[in-house]
Amino acid sequence: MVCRSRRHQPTAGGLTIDDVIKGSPTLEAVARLAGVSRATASRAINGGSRVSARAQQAVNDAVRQLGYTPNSAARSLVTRRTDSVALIVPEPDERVFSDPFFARTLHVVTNVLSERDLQVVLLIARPNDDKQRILRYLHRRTVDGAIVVSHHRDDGLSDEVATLKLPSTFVGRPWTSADQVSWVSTDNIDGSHKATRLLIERGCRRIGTIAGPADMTVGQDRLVGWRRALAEAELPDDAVVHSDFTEAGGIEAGRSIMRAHPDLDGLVVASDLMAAGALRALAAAGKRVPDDVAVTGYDDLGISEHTDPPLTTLRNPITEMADQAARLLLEQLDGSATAPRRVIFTPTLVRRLSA
Amino acid sequence: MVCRSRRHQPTAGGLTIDDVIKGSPTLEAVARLAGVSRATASRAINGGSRVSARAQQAVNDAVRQLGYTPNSAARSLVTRRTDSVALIVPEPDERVFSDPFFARTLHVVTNVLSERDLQVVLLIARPNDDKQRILRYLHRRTVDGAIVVSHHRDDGLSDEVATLKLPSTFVGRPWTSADQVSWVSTDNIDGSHKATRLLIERGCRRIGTIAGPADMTVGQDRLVGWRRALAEAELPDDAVVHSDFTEAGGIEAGRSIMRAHPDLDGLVVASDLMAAGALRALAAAGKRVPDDVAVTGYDDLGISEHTDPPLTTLRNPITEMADQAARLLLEQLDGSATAPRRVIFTPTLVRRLSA
DNA sequence: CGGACTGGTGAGAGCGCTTCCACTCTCGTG
DNA sequence: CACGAGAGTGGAAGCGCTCTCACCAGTCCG
Repeated sequence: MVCRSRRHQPTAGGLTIDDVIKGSPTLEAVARLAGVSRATASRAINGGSRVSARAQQAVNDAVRQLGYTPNSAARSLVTRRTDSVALIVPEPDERVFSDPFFARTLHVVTNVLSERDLQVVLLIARPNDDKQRILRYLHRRTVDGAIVVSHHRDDGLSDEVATLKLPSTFVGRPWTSADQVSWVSTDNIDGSHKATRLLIERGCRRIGTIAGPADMTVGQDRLVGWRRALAEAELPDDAVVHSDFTEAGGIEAGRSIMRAHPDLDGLVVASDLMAAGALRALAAAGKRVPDDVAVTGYDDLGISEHTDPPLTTLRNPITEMADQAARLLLEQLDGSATAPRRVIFTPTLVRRLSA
Repeated sequence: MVCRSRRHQPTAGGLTIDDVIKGSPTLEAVARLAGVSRATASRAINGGSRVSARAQQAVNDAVRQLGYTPNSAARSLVTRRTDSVALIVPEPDERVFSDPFFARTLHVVTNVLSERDLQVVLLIARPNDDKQRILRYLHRRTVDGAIVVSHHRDDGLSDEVATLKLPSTFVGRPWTSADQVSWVSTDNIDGSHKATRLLIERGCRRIGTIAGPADMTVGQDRLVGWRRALAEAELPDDAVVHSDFTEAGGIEAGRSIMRAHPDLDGLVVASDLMAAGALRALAAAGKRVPDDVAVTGYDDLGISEHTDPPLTTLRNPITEMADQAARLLLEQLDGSATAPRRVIFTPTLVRRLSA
């Protein structure tokens, strides 16, 4: 009883035993120490509109003195915001960590979002095992929004996000619900078309491709661009091998495509990492690049300069894409976005020695 | 009033207009649909002790029918748990994504923790900018615990974690508070000592080292091991260059150490990635490895087999370390850990061609 | 000098959940 | 047959926060 009455006495600066014992200080403690109400303390802490200079100062001091940090669960419960967003990467983690694309994207996204004090949570989901776990995670609304990178046909993400009406941006065109969610992408058909055209103009007549996974739109679109250019030149388009965007996959694919089509004189590869692998396979098979086989990569993220020979490739404006993706998400979080938007960038051809 | 009375009527299966309008269903709605109290519904959902089979079934059905997912903020507020833990990497993100060590660690940690339905949140903190942000994050207790990888001298993490009494494990010996937090590590002094001994036994007499960052215990310890072996053999230990565990850093360091000490016949490098860089620098300088200069790496995470020549290196049991780190954290979360624990693994020498 | 504002404030009502506690029924036992 | 044990249940009290609303000065205008 004594304790109880003491506790509620609003003596400015009067801290009770309770405050000292308790783990982290609450808003209540701050308010009491500052000699104001909880409401005023809350206002002062959250960007003080309608708070007198005196009260503001008192609260600031109390916060500092107690080392107060708001309890985020309590805050989220009422604001229905968590101030964190997920960067979802539905890929096995080996790939995430070997492909510089993800590093760059994470970097840029984190930078843009941290301007608004949003915490980026990286969720790496192995495609099959974790599908349900990720969907549950989103459903629970542990994050205010999501940026999905490297989305696959059956991961269910675009539909889930669309039905949940969760603010989100996809990097790369989603398979489904494409007109209900925002996304950024590059014109992969165009890029691949450019690469193939280059080989044709160079004189190649037997051009194969190492394509990306068939369950990703990037994979599909780059394949379409290659097909289209060959069709326009009335060249055969039967030399296709799908791989997984890794260097190891590229070696394997390079080996198998050369075995199946030994007469190839051009090779359009859907990523630099795979192209680096393919170059190794070609070297091992005794083929000179570009003299025997001309090769193009895709992405231009550093590796392409260090291969032997350096890769002719298509530069995707990854930085701009990631930046745009983050901003599209911000728009939605702000509520300023009216309808889903899409932004499509154009890749540019970078000529080096491989073609 | 009508609405209100209807709302509280415990008619099994009776949903009110409110339920339909509201976004996500609450426990209240589940309870009403199941014809039980909120308390019973909660018990049923959380692993039903003291719940009749009938009630359990009714709640299960209601959950399914409504697509109910508990609101995590509300739950955390009362349980004081968030069911998520942070993997903190105080490194610029370029490094995180180029070093396979992190990929492996993340992979293992995620696997172990997901057995317990813990969500792993990856926090990459650029050392200087984000120091405060990370500390604030931990302070707010947005996570139940943390695993800190690649901790630096001045990042404040070990002290913060110790004073917050936040369950945590460090991978690599922390600089301060080392007896107040749990950590796993390998015996880096021993490993580096072994590498240096090997070179000495091989006949090298002028052995330099490319050391890791001086503000990391790994960097320091591996340097100490090298020094110790040289001292034992009464050889000079003045050829030291510090670098940053990246390949680019290794090239630069290799170049500069050879310039300063052209007579070097052995080089102990504190990581495979740096060693790969050093090999390039040596090749560029016209030195043959191992004939002119014998080289050792450290870590053995894949790259070491693909360098030219393949690296003799020390294998750290990364998988076991990460596994152990996760389990030490689990112990603390369970409350079964009494005192901070440390686990130290022994590195093993892997001989390839570079030494 | 009354009325309409306006800046500043605190009381209090929740947000959706878990959990303590008190209560009601069974049973099995002395 | 009374009684205690134990299983199953619901009422209600919070967790720590935000935010509406009512209120109380002052200030300004007609």
